[in-house]
This record gives sequence, structure tokens and C-alpha cells, in this order.
Amino acid sequence: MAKGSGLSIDHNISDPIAGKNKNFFLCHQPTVLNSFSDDHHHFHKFHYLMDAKRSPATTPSTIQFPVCLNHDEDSPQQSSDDHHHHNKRKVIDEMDFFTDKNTHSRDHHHYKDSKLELNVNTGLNLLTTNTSSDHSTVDDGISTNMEDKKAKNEYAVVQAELERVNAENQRLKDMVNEVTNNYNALQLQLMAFMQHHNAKAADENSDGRQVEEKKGQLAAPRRFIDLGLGVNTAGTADEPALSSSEGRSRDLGGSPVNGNSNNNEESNVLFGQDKKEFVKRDDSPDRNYGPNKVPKFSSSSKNVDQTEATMRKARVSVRARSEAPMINDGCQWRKYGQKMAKGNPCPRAYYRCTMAAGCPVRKQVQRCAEDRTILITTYEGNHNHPLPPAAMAMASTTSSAARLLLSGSMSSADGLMNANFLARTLLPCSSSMATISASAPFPTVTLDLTQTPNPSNVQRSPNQFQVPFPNPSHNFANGAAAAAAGSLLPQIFGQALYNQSKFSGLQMSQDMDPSQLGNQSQLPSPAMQQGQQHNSLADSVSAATAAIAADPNFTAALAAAITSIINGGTPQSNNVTNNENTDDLATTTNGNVKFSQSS
DNA sequence: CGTATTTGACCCGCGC
DNA sequence: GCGCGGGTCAAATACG
Repeated sequence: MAKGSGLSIDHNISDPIAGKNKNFFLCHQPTVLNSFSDDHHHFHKFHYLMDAKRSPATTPSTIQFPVCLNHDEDSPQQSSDDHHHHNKRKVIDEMDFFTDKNTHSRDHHHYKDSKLELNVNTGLNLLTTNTSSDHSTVDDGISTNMEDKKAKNEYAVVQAELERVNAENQRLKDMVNEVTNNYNALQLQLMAFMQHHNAKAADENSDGRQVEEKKGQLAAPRRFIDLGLGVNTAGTADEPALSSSEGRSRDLGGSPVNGNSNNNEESNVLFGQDKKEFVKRDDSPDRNYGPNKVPKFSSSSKNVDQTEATMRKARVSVRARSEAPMINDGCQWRKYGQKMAKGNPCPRAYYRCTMAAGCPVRKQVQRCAEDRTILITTYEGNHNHPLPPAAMAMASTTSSAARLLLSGSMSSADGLMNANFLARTLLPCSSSMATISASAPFPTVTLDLTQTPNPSNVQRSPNQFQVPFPNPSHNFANGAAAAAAGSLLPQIFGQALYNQSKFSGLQMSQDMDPSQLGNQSQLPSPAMQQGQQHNSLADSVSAATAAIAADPNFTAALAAAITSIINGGTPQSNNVTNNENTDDLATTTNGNVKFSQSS
């Protein structure tokens, strides 16, 4: 749909991006959400939380009313009223209660489904019972002050309970947000870690070296050069994404700083950009990244020019379930724009990193059109400043993933094969498949942290290829558990790797020096990984379990697991693949990793 | 009052 | 050349 095409954006959709309203919804059925208002999110989310807590055997809400009817008569509130087994006032109470409630959630029967159901049902039951039984008493025409007081008391009790539940709702909402953020952060950490290892493996493969030979400390920096562009200088190889410089000095007129030859390799992750550069172009827009502008500042060879042009476009997209407007990636961002993107009713928000002046890193945040609980965050560029540990994961992930992607896209003849290779190397443990798109406008690596893919449900565009990966979820009986495990397993596995020094049972240690792990040490070659993964995964996970059990971060992992299970238990409708190529942000895949190469 | 966000306008590339 | 869509700017506004 065209921009400004009268597309009505309800604030349910725009809120999460707009950032003002932090109350994004969690919903089983995204298609119903558009009719809800802000006030209703509250209750809807509450229902979600409570529903998740319920045991599977919980009776559906529609059946609970008659069941609770009896409970209500025995409920403390009413039993306290010893004098009135036929309380005529209860009709009034009930009406009052619902009058109050209706102002909040008239449409939300879900609310009654929650913890408050006793109270709510109390009213209902009283109504039904009283209407039949009250005839005798009501016909008496007796109305005492005591009854009025009792009614008011009950009303007050219900109101207090409502307030209490509201407060609890808010608290739970906060908890969910926090847990979700932790979950995403942890997964990103895993991504970064695994991707580092695999990138190294890929590097060594391309160098024809033996895995065991490499020295971790030295190999880590080199990898970027080799993967990025062998022909390039360290500096240019440093900047696969739009962080690359150039005289995109539309406003600043800054002299282009190319090459960045002063940049050391070790600055790849933390300092994707050399400082000279970002000082010059502290506000340079992305549009100057166009290929036509590359020759201006680029170095000698056309090869390098093409490389830079491609690298400027490189993007790393992360799909994660999050209720929050943004995933917590450890960086500070400032919003500088918002647009409606074609093919997605949710607005796309543009952010730039504000942790350092002139940091070229930008990101786009957009909800997935098919499943709006999924947040799609697309990163461009490398940070030109030190990052806190929390931000390291994402920074290194995007940086290295972009390099991996570009290393594949560089050799045009083998583009798809390289993409396959990249897909295999990025997340062999976590993903069940990788989808490779050759038609995206930008070379894009998509890391899907949402769920375990179901290959049979995936719809593919003709130019997408999927690389089957070992699916860790095949051991799980039900889909929810499988979905949960799909995201949890790699997480545990990654956590185990992270704590690898604490145990020695990890299969991976056979192929590499454990001492190198903390330093982006290498992994077995992708082929080896695939071959060994099946065999070693179970052992690795069990070893990992032992490792993380002793780790303080286990709590985070556990929280992530809970979140994952909750997510997995909700009906998901994101088996849809949006093949709209023009919307690279919204392009979905059930695979955890997708590479999109510009043709 | 300083900072962050919003939002309409603008620029640019691309396809027709 | 024109229209469309993505991306960014910057004045206005909101917020703490």
C-alpha cells in the first residue's frame, strides 16, 4: 500500500513503535487486536498471564460460570452474611459491580476469565439465583439499612479486590517485560557467541587451515579481514554495514575518510568505525550509501568499491518476541523517524545509536505484520565506541553476521552457495533451517529468535532456499514444548559454551582449544559441525545443564525458558512467509537464520 | 530548560 | 519525467 494511503493505524499497532505507550499487547489472536483500545490491553494482557498460569485441565471460561456458581454461594464474602441466605441486595451488588467493571472492559470477557473470576462469577451467580429466589423476599418489600450496608461492604470488597488485581496485573506485566528482555538479551548473547565460533570456522575453512592449528587470540582479529574481503584493507573490512564512511557528508561536507587504515583489526567488534570518520560525519544520512556514491571516496580498485557499496547495505535483522517497544540490546538509541512501510500496517521506527557522538549505527524497529508480538530489529553499521557488555552481544553479532553475509555475496558466481555456507555456519545449533533470499533489496542476515521453525509449514518464495538443520525440537512431543525447546535449547547450549571452562564434557572441546573460547576461538568446520551436531548435541546439552546449574546466570536462563514456554504455548500464526521482497523488515521466515542477498 | 519524540517535508533511488 | 517508496531532517511538541 502506498504511503499515506489512508491506512488507518490504530494505536495498538503504532504504540509499540511510538514508544510513548509502553503497553503493547500480548494476544493469542492478533487478528482480533485491532478492535481493542489501550485500556483493554491491560485486561487482555492480564488474561494472557493468568491464562498461562492455569493448568491445562482448567475448564474453559464458558463452563466456569455454572461451576463457580456453587462456589460463590459458599464464598467467604457471602458466607459472612449469615443472616441472608436470600440476600436481595446481592442483585444490587452485582449490578454495581458490573457497572463499575463495564467502564473498564465491557468487551473483555477475558477479564472475567482471570483471577477475578470468583468475584465476577459471584455477581453472575447471585443474579441468577436471586432472581429466582428473591421473589418471596422482594415481594415482601422489605429493605433494611443493614442490607444496604452489607451491599456496600461487598461492593467495597470487590472494588478493593479489583484494585489489588489491577496492581498485580501491572506487576506481572512488568515482570513479563523484564523476562522477555532478559530472554532476548540472552539469546542475542548466544547468537553472538555461536556466530563468532562459526565465523572463525568459516575463516579457517577458507584459509585451508586446520582448526586445531589456530591460535585464538591472533585468529580472532584476522577472521574479519579474511571473511570480509581479502582484498580490502583492515579498515574497510571493518565496516560491512553502513558504518562505512565515505563522503556521505551531505550536510557536513566532511572529507571522506576511506580505508580507515588506521583501524586495527581488533577494533572490529567494538569500534567498527574509525574515529576520524565518525567525527566528520556525525549525522550523515543513510541515503548517501548508495552505490553511485561509492566511487567518490573509495580506494583504488573497483573491487573495493563494489565491496564497500555492498557493505554499506549489509544489514542484520533480528526477529524476537517482545512486548516492549524495543528489544534490550544494551545500547542507547534515539528515535529520529518513523514511517509506514509498504506491506506492513505497523510503522517502522528509525533509531540511531546515541552512546557516542556520531556513532553510525542505526536500527529499524518494526512489528511483524503477521505476528505482531514479533519485533523485527534491523541493525546497520558498527559502533565506533566501546560498548558495555550487555551491548557486546548484539554488536558483535551484527558485525560478524554482516561480514559473513558479505563474504558470501562477494563472489557473485557462488552467491547462493556461499549463502548456504553462511547459513550453515551462523547458527548450526539453534536453527532448524536457514532461508536464503536472493531478492532482498539489501544483503540481510535475519536471525530469528522467535520459535522453532516447522519446515513443513514454511512457504517459500522461488528465490529462497532453505538449508535443513538438525532440529533439536524433534524429541518433544507437543508443539508448544517443541517450540519452547527450539529457542531454549540453543540458549542452554550457548550458555554452556559460555561457561565452558566450568566443565569439560562439551563435544566442541574436542575440536578446539578451550582456552580460546573466550576469545572467539574457532569451531569445527561447518561440515564437521553438521556431522557432529546430531551426535553431540544431547551430550552437550546435558553437560551444559550441569554447567549452567552452577552458574548465577542460570536464573536468567530459567526465566528465558519460562518465557519461551509461555510463548510456545500460545497459538502462533507466524508460519506465514511474507515474500514481499520490498519489505525486507517484514520478510519472515520460520528458520532462525535467513540470508538475503541483493541480486 | 534541556532532552527526547513526533511528524510533515524533503531527498534520493528506482521502476515505468 | 513522473510517481512511489525508503530513509532522513528538523521544527514543533512533549516530557522530566
